[in-house]
Amino acid sequence: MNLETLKLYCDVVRLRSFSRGAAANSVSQSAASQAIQQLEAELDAALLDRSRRPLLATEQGRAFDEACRALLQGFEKARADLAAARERVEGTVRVAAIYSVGLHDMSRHMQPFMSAYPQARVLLECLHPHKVVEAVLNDEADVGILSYPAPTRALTVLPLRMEPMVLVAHPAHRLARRRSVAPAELQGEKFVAFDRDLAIRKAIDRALKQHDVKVEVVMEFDNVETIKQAIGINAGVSILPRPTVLNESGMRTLAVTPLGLPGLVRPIGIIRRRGRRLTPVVARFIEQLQKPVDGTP
Amino acid sequence: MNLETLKLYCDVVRLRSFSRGAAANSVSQSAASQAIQQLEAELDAALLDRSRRPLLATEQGRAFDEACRALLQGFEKARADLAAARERVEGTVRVAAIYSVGLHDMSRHMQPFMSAYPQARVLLECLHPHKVVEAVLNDEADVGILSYPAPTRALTVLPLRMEPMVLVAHPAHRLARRRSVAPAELQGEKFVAFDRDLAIRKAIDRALKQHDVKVEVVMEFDNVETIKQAIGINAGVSILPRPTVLNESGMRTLAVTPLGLPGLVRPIGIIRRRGRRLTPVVARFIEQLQKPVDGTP
DNA sequence: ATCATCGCATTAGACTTGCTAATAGTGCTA
DNA sequence: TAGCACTATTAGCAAGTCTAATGCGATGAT
Repeated sequence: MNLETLKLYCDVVRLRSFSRGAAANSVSQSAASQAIQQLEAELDAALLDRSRRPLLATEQGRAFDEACRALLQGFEKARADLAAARERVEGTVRVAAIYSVGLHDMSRHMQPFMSAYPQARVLLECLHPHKVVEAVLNDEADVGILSYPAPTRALTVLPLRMEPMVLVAHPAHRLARRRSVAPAELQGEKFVAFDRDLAIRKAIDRALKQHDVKVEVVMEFDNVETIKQAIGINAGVSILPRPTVLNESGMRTLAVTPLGLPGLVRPIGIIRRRGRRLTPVVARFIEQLQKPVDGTP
Repeated sequence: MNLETLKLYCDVVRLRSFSRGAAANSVSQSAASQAIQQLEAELDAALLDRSRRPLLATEQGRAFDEACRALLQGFEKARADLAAARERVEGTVRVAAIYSVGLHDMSRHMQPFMSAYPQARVLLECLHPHKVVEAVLNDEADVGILSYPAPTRALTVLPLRMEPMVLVAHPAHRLARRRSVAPAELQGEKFVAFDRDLAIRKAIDRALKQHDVKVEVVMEFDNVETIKQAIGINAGVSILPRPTVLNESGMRTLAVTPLGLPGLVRPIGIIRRRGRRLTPVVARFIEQLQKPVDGTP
């Protein structure tokens, strides 16, 4: 039972002729005759009264004709919706990023991207690191941006940049005026740390341990913003990626000091589902992310 | 684009598996795979995400799936309506009859028919003779019943019976008490006649002329009932088919007398569209009409 | 990390379907 | 009643569709 046959039937009824209906569907009169005989056989119904000229649909035939028109219209609508959806999705990039990258960095990339590709649509969602991975795995995001990206069977990683880590303290803190601070000077310092299950916490702990430095962890948070607030009330110092405190550094609301730990960096990377073909728009977006941006040396 | 493929697609989406979808449609997994690849190619859309197990419909795929379900449901409804209509029509006989037969005769046939076939439906319409022919030609009636039926290219005739014609007069008329009347006795009589374009009028005129009888036509009508009313006010006498005056004869409201005109009869017949196959119910109905009925010798 | 397993894609060949062209049959009209 | 216009039928051919066998990739357990 195919839709072309139904369309043919509707045309034959509408045009009151096999010949004209066949012509309207670019097939021979014979094909039309056979197709509709088969249709009638499958439905076990006499749809057309051929004993009168011009031919006429029977009562059942008229009812079926109306139903067919509705059906064909519905199918065309579905097809059109599909085409519309394709256009929309092709021009869309869904980005999942961790808070600290999304808030500070993405806006700088998005502006030139949007002006370069005005027809494109970027959906940016800021999530916890674990949720970023999940979003990419579940195909809710085309790309994910996060720190300490790890490739797995299902995910590929494109390294984006290394963010140097710096000491962040309240402007009134004793280490605030220093041009640089050695790791050993943090010994016994009150420290606002990341949650223990985050990769950045493990990296910082490892670096401090290498220099035999022990700090006094007074608070633990899962994101940069809250840590900065804690430092703002002088609850302790912390070690954070420099780009995340650029604003506060410029406004002198927080003191930022280089640390003698050259190996301590936060790697930022892009993750994507393995084996996913890149749509053009997603490819351009990734290119944009890999360009250096003014103000981020 | 055929409906089986759409159903297959819906099943694959529903069961989240090509193999199970194929099984549900009694085809091989290979056929399912090929059919849906072709479907995607025709629609130029990625409906399924095969890179994850179990497979999942894409966003577009889900939308199309819903549309397909609606479509398939609509088609099944149309098919069901068709089957229902067939059942209903198969049990229906549409009868068009002239007044004089329909009113007096049909009810006697319909009662035994209805009790023999309780599931059948009889639609009786009483019309002018010309309209009866028209109704059968236009497929508005399955059978037509009328007098002086004439076969044409489009119509076949089944003779039903011959109705003897009798003299009908007001009970007070001078010929009312007679046991029989000879044609010659009608010479110069006031006469209530049928319209000139009716076959029965021509038959009566011909019979009278054969016996060199001339009557004085005082009124002309196109149906028996009106003629009987005219006789009822003693406007004149008339010659009518005996069955049409059975009631009045019994009730003595009109006087009915045999005429010495054995050749003067009104033939009643059934007409049908030539080449129309008989549905069982129509065949049974015609059989019923051909049976003699009590009270109609 | 590696391998076994499950499930989809692909291929080739048999089969079925659907089409065209030619011809026969039928309703309509002058 | 003859001719015309249209549909049904038939045979042969091209194309599509199916199955069985095999290849390939994802998933999960050891």
